[in-house]
Parts: sequence; structure tokens; C-alpha cells
Amino acid sequence: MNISYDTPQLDMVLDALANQKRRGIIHDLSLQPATVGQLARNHDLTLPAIHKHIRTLENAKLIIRKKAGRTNFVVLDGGTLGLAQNWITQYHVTWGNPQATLDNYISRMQA
Amino acid sequence: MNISYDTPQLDMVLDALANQKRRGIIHDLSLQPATVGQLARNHDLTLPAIHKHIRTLENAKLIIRKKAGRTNFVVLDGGTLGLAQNWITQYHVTWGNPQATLDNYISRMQA
DNA sequence: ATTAAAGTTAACTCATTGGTTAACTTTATG
DNA sequence: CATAAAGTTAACCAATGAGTTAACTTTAAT
Repeated sequence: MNISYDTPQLDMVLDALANQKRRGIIHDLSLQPATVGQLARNHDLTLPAIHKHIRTLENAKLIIRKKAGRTNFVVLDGGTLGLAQNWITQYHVTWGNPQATLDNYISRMQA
Repeated sequence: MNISYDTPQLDMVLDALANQKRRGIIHDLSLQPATVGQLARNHDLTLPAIHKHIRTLENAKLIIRKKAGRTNFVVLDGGTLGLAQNWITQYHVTWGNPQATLDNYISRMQA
């Protein structure tokens, strides 16, 4: 029962990834850092709208932000994705055809 | 711009994973198939409640369901998690300290 | 033939989310 | 100094999500 893997941060990370716009932002940031305003323009979002996404990503520690003057720069912290990757890897098993497994299981249960 | 990776199914998969109860269900099913009722008891959920989670997982093709008499058996389709894994792997790069990368980027921008 | 079990469906509630506009703060520029 | 730029914050709104209870269907058991 490896439930200890399911931490609040994993929860925040997966929550952050469950949104196409935020995944788009992550994609952008995987190429290079950017400012909040650049990301807004790049994704057709108003500043308040992008601000919320940025905060969601920041809370999950998927990005790091730094203020320089009045400009806010943002960088991807790709390492944090490892949390999600680890969780998924645990369950991403492919041995066997699930259909067949299920049929087999049902047969056994009925016997 | 590898946006083609961001398919409706990926969206459904990540959405399904962004919920602790559903991740718990996946964990259970990684050990063995189960019935809808067993999952409900196992996760302190009423039948209508678990039914919605099951449907979410089924729509994402993370599980396969089969009816035997009045009992509904469910099995994990672990392969589908590969979709999420692939997406994450694209961006799970760890070269370099993001802090340093950001500082460096800001310096270059200001020059 | 009744009754119970296992789900499903429908209708509803409450909280959360993603977006909006408007007002504000801080930093830069003419 | 006045104005604009770059964000932030607050207040609001519509849609979605996760849960509920109640009614229903289908299959099994007495």
C-alpha cells in the first residue's frame, strides 16, 4: 500500500497538469524562460487570467518566478515533473491484455 | 511546437489523474480487478459517487469494464498511462539549476 | 412470486475553477 | 512630475465537479 507516494505536492502537480493552457505554458517554458506578460500574449489570456495559472504552477513548484524591476520572469523547474512521472511509472504496467485479464478474473470468480 | 501531443484523450487522462480518490482506485486496480461495489466500500464512497469516478476513468480508457450478471467488474488498462508518461517525459528535463538558469536569463535580457 | 443485491440514472446542492472587469501598486520613461 | 507599463488584487460570474438522496432496472436468491 504505497499510498505515501500520494503527497499534497503530487496532488498539486497533477492538478496543475490537468489543464491544457497550463500545459501550453509548460511547453513554452521548456524552450526558454519568459515573462508573465509574454506568456499572456502567447496564450491569449488577460494578465489576471495568466496570473492565476502562474500561481497554480508556482504552488506546485513546477515553475520559479523572479521579479526584476516591474517585470516578472518565470522559469520551468522540470525536475518537479519527476514527482508525477514516478507516480505514473508505478502503475504503468503493460504486461498482458487487460481484456483477457478481466475475462480470466471473472471466470475464476464465478468458479 | 509539439502541440499534437496534447490530444483530447491526454486531457481526459490527466483530468482523471487529478483526483486522489481516482488515483486510489487506480492503485487498487493495479493489484487486481474489482467490482464497482468493492471499490465503493474500499474508498468510502456511495454507489452513485463511485459510479461517476468509474465513468471518468472509463472515458479516459484507463479502465475496462465488463458486466457479468448484475455485477460489474473493472480492470486497469495500465497501458493508457503511457500517454501521460510520454507527455511528462518530454518536459521532465533536469539539466541545470532552474534558479541559476533564470538569473542568467535575466542578466542576458537586461544587457 | 417476492424480496434483496448491484448498479444506474436523475435531480439537486455546495464548493471550486477559469474567466471577467475595475481598482490599485510599483517601476520605468518622456 | 506625469504618464504608461507590468503585474497584482478584489469582486464578481458562469460552468464544472464531487457529492448527496430518491427512484428505477436488471439479475439473483428464498
